[in-house]
Amino acid sequence: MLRLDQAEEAIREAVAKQQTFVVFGRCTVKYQGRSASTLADGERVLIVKQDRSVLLHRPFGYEPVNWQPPGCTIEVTASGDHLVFLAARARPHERLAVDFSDIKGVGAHRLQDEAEFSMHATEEEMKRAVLLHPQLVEEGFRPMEEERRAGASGFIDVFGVDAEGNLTIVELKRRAADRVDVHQVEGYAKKVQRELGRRVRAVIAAPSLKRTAAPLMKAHGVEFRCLTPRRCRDFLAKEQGLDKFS
Amino acid sequence: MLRLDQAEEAIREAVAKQQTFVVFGRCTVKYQGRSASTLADGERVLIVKQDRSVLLHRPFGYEPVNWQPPGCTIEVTASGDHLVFLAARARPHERLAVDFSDIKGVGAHRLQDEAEFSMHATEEEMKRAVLLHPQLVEEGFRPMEEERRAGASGFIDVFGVDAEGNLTIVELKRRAADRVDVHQVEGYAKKVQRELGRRVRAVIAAPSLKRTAAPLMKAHGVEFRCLTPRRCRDFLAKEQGLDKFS
DNA sequence: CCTTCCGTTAGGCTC
DNA sequence: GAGCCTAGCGGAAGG
Repeated sequence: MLRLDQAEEAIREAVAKQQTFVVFGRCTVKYQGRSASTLADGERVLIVKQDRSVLLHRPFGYEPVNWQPPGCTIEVTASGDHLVFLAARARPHERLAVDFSDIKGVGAHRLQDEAEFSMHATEEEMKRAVLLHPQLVEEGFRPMEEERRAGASGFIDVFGVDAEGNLTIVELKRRAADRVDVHQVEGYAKKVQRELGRRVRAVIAAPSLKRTAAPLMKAHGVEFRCLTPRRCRDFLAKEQGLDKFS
Repeated sequence: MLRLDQAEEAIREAVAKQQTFVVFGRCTVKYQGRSASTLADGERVLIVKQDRSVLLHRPFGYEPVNWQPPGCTIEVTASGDHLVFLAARARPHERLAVDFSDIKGVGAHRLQDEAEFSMHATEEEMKRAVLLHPQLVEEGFRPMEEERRAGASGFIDVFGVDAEGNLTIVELKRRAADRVDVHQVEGYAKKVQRELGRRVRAVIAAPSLKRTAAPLMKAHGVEFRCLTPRRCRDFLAKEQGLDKFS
């Protein structure tokens, strides 16, 4: 438990120094902007980052109950025995007000973090793997371009030629393929077929197929190849191993 | 700056007491599960909630760089001059490891928060408003069912009859309607038309129309009505005002 | 359990 | 800047 004037001082200092800070306290919350919300009295954690993004977290749940994206304007006002924290931005016009009646603790630190974040086992990595090791799709497959625009919207993941010389479109998914994916790749295939006047094979390469997608694939002549992010990663690791000796 | 053994003690106590706690510190991070990621050395905030959801935040950006949903298993291990925080869950199998080399601060509090959160100006509220005040769509409009399944996927927001007795489908959007929305409502209209063998009007009620959606609406005979969440809210407020006297 | 859709989606990319 | 797509999307509702 902190005296409100001490908390106010700590928060003002953290804002001035552009530190990342958290406030544990009892509050009510109002938000108005693209939508609008109210939150009655309760104890939460407020987090403010160095880029002035704001998060208000309840003591449960993955998601913040209220927030403000980076770059908002912050204002702190003491009014009697309350401390009001205001985060606003202009476009779109949004306003988040946290009204503290009691503050349990404040922690503030200037954080240094220039490190690179790298995500693996993404669709992007699967694509890299297939381009370097086309046999992951099937023996004799040869990719032609990394990506090919398929009409107004959407891109083809991998476009190439199979062992028999057929044009082949490959759609990669890191998770089980569903009906939407089937429609998508079928649409691409149709478009390219019209453009080039040749038959085009459509292949979905994914770890599995959702139950409801299987009949649709059959109906539209779309083919399925089992390919997991894990297998792609293993092939890429092999590649890196070879790089060491090159 | 905190001695690691003190930090360890504080964290263990917070975990044991099921408090909500934050850790400011220098760390590296690894995640493996549905996807996989690594994050090199830098200073961040770790947040652990009472339901054992875990968030790791960098000092910038709205989103956590890594996380774990509620209910994961937490383990803390001291190894030499490092403190390793581990959050794992079984299904799907996911593992998040935060390896602290330095801890700047720990804050922990048991938070009490049973308050109700209420969100306004949602699509749901617009629907309520239209059902109670159909003139928001147009004079003489009469809704028939709140929702109607439109084939295998998708629901019609409001289905009714206009002043001339025409079947009318209304699609509500709380934000500017785009081309996807036009395709969606047009698909619903076609389906119902086929089913009932009668012409069906398709209407999108939204605050505005994206530039690229306008020609598409004209082409497919979909109509536009300007309707804002704000206006809906005003009508609902009027309703509540009347309720006071009933 | 699976499937579907909404979100103050956020974030990234292209035009 | 507007439009478009993806996500470890999360969350809710329905079957």
